[in-house]
Amino acid sequence: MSKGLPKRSEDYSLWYNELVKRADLAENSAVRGCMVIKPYGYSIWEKMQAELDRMFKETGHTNAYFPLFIPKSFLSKEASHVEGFAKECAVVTHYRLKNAEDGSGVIVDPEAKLEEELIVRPTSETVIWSTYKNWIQSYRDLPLLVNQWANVVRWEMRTRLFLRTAEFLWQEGHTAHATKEEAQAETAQMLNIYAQFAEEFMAMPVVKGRKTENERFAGADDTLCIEAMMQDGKALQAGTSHFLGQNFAKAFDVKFATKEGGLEYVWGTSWGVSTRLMGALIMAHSDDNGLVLPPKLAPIQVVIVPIYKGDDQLNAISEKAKEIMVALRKAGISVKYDDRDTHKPGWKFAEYELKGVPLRIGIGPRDLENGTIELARRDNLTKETFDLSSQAIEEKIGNLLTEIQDSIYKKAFDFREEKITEVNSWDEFQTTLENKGGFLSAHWDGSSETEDKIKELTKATIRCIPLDQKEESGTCVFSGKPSKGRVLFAKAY
RNA sequence: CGGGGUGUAGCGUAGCCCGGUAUCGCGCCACAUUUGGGAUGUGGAGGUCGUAGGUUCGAAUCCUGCCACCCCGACCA
Repeated sequence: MSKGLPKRSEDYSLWYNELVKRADLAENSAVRGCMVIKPYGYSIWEKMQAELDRMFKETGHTNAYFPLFIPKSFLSKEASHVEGFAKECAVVTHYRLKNAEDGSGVIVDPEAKLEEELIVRPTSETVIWSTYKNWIQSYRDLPLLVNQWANVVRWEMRTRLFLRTAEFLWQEGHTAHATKEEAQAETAQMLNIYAQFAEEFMAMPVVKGRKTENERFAGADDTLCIEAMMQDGKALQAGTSHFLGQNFAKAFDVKFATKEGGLEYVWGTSWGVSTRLMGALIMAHSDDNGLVLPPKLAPIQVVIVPIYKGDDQLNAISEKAKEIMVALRKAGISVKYDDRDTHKPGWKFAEYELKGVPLRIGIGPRDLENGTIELARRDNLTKETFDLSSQAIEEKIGNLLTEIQDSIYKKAFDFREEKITEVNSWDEFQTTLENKGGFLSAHWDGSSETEDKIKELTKATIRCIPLDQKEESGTCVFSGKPSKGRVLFAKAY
């Protein structure tokens, strides 16, 4: 393994691919398009899950689990939904294998063809709504607020670790409500939770917005999203929340008796974030030395590396290190003491930098003498000597972790702000997209035709109509037709 | 799925045009000296050259099929 990582400035996607592999986050598997999420990568995902799960439960949702397989007939019940997913579904056609007669191995038993083929879920609206039909009879059964953590399969042509894989992990919330307003409020609430999670935990600023008709989820009346800006100037959709109207209720005949004695279709929402967030996290903060993790999601927040000659020194240092470790753990900070003597300190420094551990404590003989430790920050690569008698260690480290969390958010925020450009002419649109990238805030006439045409010409799409869009009359950057406000265009992942 | 490229030890590669059983670096193992930013030396282990056929006395090398991966398009969270 060569030492350095490729440079972002030279080959961004190579940098990303190498970083994912070298930081032990994930690797390609024996199965095309599917990845193995390695223990270190998975522990970051677990931290994300834990926070999101807590937030879902705090807002009244409970977890459940629905089947991986969906009868083919279910998928076709909602017309636009099936159209949206048909091209990327894996299909189970048989249920048995047998030994080949020529001894060449196992073959699919042609006798064991399924009556009705099963689709490996690309998303679960259909199975879930077919179940909700039985769960919902009265307004008293509403709202129904369910989430599931699951894997889904979308047979993608081109895959990239975390960003787009044939199988990925996600959570999908599926709720049912008595009124349109309540379902819309739920859609907005969950979007806000995603935005809060992204900003507070991932330290990644996002734009909250609404998808255009072209980009909307198949089967939804309205799709809200959070969009993030990556370091190469491309946008990444980090989460979506859909208002499903009564589309699935009608498709699966889910009605409820109202308080007034009427019978009405329920209103639905669905919302999800996936392991794609891992890709967003990596691309939002990391640098040419490796991963940079926000303390709130780092599996290891602090690593202690001893610098020593001989067992006597190591023993003395270990004693100090363990003392510090106990104090930090008591304060809820996750610490690893790396006293392996199979690797030298310099090697460990580079290794933990690659893996994005936010803080490193170095303790050597000089420190023991002086009652100090060396503190090195991953985010800005600065070091300081800390006098242990000046302040409680857990307080010092706690403050530093908070500061790092804030600091990487601010850095990402400033970067994102710098990458939003208001453009007012087609010429400016093209030049900016070409030379600077990022979000282009531009007037749009509201038509799908214009959106398609712009995509065809520049590969940029409308990432969203920001929820905080200012009313401002102008003319469409492409067609010159009147427009009521600016939308965000960008090239996207 | 279209166009281009690649596949040789755990990883990265040379060799392929011009056929003769495989090069180098990292990593791994042992020992010694080292340890405040990826240590050094000496010795050692490890390869059905993606896979299945074909041509040939002989194939990593030439030919054909298949598979996987990468880049560029169409599709997508």
